[in-house]
Amino acid sequence: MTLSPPPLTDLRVSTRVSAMDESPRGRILQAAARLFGSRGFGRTTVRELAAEVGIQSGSLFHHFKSKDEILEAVMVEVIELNTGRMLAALAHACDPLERLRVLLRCEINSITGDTRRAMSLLVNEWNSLDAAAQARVLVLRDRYEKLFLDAIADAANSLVEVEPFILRRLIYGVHAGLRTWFNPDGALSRDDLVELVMQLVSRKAPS
Amino acid sequence: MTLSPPPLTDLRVSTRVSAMDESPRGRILQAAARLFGSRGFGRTTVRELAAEVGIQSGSLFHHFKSKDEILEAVMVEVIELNTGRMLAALAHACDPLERLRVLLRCEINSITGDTRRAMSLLVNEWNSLDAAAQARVLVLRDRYEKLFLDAIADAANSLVEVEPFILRRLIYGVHAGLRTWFNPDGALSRDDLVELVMQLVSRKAPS
Amino acid sequence: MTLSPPPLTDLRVSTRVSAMDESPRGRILQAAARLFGSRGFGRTTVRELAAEVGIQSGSLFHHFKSKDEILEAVMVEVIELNTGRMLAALAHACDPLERLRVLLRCEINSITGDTRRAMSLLVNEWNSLDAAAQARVLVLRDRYEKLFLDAIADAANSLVEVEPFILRRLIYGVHAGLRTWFNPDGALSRDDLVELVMQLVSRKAPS
Amino acid sequence: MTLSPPPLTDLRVSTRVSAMDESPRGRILQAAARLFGSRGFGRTTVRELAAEVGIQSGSLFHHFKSKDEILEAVMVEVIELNTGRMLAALAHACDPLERLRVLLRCEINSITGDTRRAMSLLVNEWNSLDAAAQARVLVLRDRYEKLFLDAIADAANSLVEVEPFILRRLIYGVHAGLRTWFNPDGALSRDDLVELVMQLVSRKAPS
DNA sequence: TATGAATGAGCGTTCATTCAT
DNA sequence: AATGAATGAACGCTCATTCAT
Repeated sequence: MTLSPPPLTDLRVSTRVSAMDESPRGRILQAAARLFGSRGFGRTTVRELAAEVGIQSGSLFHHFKSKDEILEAVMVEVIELNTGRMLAALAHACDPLERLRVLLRCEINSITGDTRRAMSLLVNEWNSLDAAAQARVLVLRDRYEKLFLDAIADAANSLVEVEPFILRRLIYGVHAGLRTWFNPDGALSRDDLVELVMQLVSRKAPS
Repeated sequence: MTLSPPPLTDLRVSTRVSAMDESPRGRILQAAARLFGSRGFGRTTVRELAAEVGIQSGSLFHHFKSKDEILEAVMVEVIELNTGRMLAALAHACDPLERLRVLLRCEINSITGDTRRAMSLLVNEWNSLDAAAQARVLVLRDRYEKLFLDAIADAANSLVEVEPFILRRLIYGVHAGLRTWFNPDGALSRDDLVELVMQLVSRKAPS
Repeated sequence: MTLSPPPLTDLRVSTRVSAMDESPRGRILQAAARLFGSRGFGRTTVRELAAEVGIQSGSLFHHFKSKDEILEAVMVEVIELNTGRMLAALAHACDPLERLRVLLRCEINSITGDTRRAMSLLVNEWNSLDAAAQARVLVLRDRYEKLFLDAIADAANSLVEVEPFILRRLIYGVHAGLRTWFNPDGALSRDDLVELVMQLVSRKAPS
Repeated sequence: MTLSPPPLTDLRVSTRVSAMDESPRGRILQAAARLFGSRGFGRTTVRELAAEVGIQSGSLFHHFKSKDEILEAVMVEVIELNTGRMLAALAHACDPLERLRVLLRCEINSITGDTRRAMSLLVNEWNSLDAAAQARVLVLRDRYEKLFLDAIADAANSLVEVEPFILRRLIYGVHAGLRTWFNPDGALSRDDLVELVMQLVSRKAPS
């Protein structure tokens, strides 16, 4: 691991970050992540969303064609942001286990950190998306998931013996569950959590 | 292990089963679990629910005061049913690891089996409940969770070193995640899954 | 012209009349004909329509699935009512010219009389109907128009020499125009009008 | 009929033509006639209209105070254009029947030709105009109608015996109806139609 | 002139709930 | 218990119009 190349991925990250910036569109997406994530998509009215942004409800529809489109956009932004962050973090990791660790850290951060509300939408409000939108978002999710599947496959020798797909689902279950109980100010830090999950999925020494 | 005494817990189970029986109330709860679980609470109308039962929407309100109350009742029933099943299953297990294994099997069955839709409501529609109802259901959930916490504490020597509360949350995350991908007709059986989770949470042999 | 048979058609007429009776549905249709006809379909709100009936706007939707469906129902009712009236009137007319005269009288009555507002919708609001509804109503209009086309064909020898289809369109244009200027209390009676139109379309004596 | 004097009426025509020219205002009026005529006034949005012109919706309001004013302007333009055309055509006709024939030809052309959509607005969207605008347009319509009334009065001896006002309404009904069925590429030409209407309104030879 | 974001009143429609029968 | 018509508040969304730039 000599000179890492000027990371293109960083550019992508900053691009994606700007999509939820202080522009009207960005402020709507931020408010939407906040409200959809806490109240739920169906229980958030466009009037509440507009009020949170500080505009009238009708004005939302200059920026998005429908409430559904706002949900889709939040999902797209958060996947792309976090995919970008994972790619950026992977650029500095070579060892297979280290690469997996990096991904765990990124996902735990994304689920318990600044993007936690938007990330939870991907699970909780998946059914609020119509089939066409699901298909579009799925393309991005697959790209995101592939990073995990590849890292798991590369580290397979060191991990519990089970198909990468299944191991990934187990890990994701653990991570997704964090949302409801993990307290970043508690005794267990995010890094502790990363190591704990690494320990769970590591191959047990032969007894 | 032939003659086990007629277990008290079985009575509880049969009591709870009868609560979703062929009475009007029971048929409403079954339909509600089916519809709320597949469409979501907010996207299910009382008319749809009534149609599923074969009555008029107004008639629902002779059995329940509100749509919310139906959701709460489904949650109560499914927790009590599955708590009962766990108690019944524990009656035949003595070894700490075996007791944990029994609970894992019960929970995996409940999440991927006949009560899967009602179980998913506990996660997905928790926010559809008002604070008072949440408090009431929480009492029952705590009783359910205590079975796990006690079993984990009893088996602590054999398990990965982490507080029981946290280990329980990790296990629950894995289980809850099953709902979205586990296929009972696939290569991985429910029993395989039990053993896999047992393996994940088992203490690593000292290396 | 002996004994005309007991006219079945009269039964049909009374059936159709009852469709715009004092039932909730009938009162909605009457109010819709009145409001859609005077303000236009697009400029009539469901709240105005409901207020005219004396109910809340939401209650309209127990009787009709949509505002569009109300428009379609008005059109269907008025065509069926007037087709029934024409059939009933034809039952007493044998002479070809007399049969045509009967139809003219019926149509002039329908356009300037009690059904005048609903009849005008068939022209003015045709485009407010979606394609499927247009197709359904068109079946009924064709049945109505066929009465005219047949009568014109039967009387062709006595009429101006032009295809029945075209002559019918000319007559209909004259009739449809009445809506905007004909005053039943004016110097020209409806019967005068019938004779005037008969005169227009009669074959000119060879010069 | 070679050297006709430079007719004053031609100037008026060209004046009116230029009002729907390639200026922004003219292009808006042309687009409005097209869209209001095909979709209806109420179903055409100012955004659609602006898009048709190639500007933003807000920009329309630099040229017209309101959407209503655009409708009124289209009506004014089309009446003045067609009044001008009739005056121009009358300049070459002396015989009373020929003068009537000329007017029929003009009106049939206007209703089935290039101004057909704008002409239809005068009927279909009359109620979209408020009372003040109706009064203003009515002044122009009266001038237009007077050409017909005078021609009918002058030819009264040759026509069916009925008040000019009523005969004019009958003729107008026939003409207005053309919009929905006349096909200029069909077997019946516009000139055939003129002769047919002339025949309808001609006095029957005494029998 | 032209833009385009914003407005805000109003639209058709939905739906949990009520209640006279 | 059951019905089903009615309620009425709220919903997502539309759109003519305004106005700072």
